[in-house]
Amino acid sequence: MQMFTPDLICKTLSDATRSRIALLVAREKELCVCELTCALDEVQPKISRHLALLRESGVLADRRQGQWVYYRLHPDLPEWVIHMMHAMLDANKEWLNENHQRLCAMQDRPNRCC
Amino acid sequence: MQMFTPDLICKTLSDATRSRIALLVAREKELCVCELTCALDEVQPKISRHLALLRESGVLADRRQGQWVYYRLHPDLPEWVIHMMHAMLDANKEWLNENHQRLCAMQDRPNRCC
DNA sequence: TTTATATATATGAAAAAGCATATATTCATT
DNA sequence: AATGAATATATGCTTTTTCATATATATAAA
Repeated sequence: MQMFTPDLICKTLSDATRSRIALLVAREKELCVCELTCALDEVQPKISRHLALLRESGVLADRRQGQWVYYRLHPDLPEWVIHMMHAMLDANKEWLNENHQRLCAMQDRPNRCC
Repeated sequence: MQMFTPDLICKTLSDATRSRIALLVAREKELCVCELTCALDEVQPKISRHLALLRESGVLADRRQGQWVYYRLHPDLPEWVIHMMHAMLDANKEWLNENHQRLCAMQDRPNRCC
């Protein structure tokens, strides 16, 4: 897509699954699909579908490393969007808490060695 | 409603009509329905509908004064939402320009005398 | 072949637009 | 004051579009 207007950015984050994913990624810098699937406690195709939407909207960027695909905030994201996401993150730690806990408790997380 | 989670706030602003209204209101402090109808160059029932949604979601508050109904940012809005909206506003002046112009050019705007 | 991830398709639900109409307020007239 | 017209705003209702989920299947790497 690549049109970072307020309505489009908001639309991208207007679903709980997507906003949780985006904020977790903002917090952790980089997460793979299986980590997000675990953190959100959802089936993988559902996570994958929302990741595709976040990717297509330009909010997240992905890279494959071996069998894992890692997602991070897209480097071309405008400053105000990054700023907004961190403000959301800071103000909504509580809301993300369960997801963050599950992520921390996850066994056998892949080693990032890039 | 009154649940100010990231996804719900974003959903409220996920439509161009609504995000334009919200940002114009954030910029001008208070605007009535006819001013917004003019600024957005849309039919009144459409604006009214989106205003109802913004009101029900807790983003805007309204007050009637005579024949006009004025909308403003809701005083109970969490700090991070207000902050986010002003960040959006600052970064998207260009995007709002046409609406702002039309508002400024509007004839016979009601006098706020409260 | 197993693990990780993506995509295709179908389906149901929500949301947006458009149009007509209803309500509320003001103002002019009687 | 009562009546009526004009203005401002809100709300039903219908149609169309968009979105989220589920299920099944495909691809890619180890």
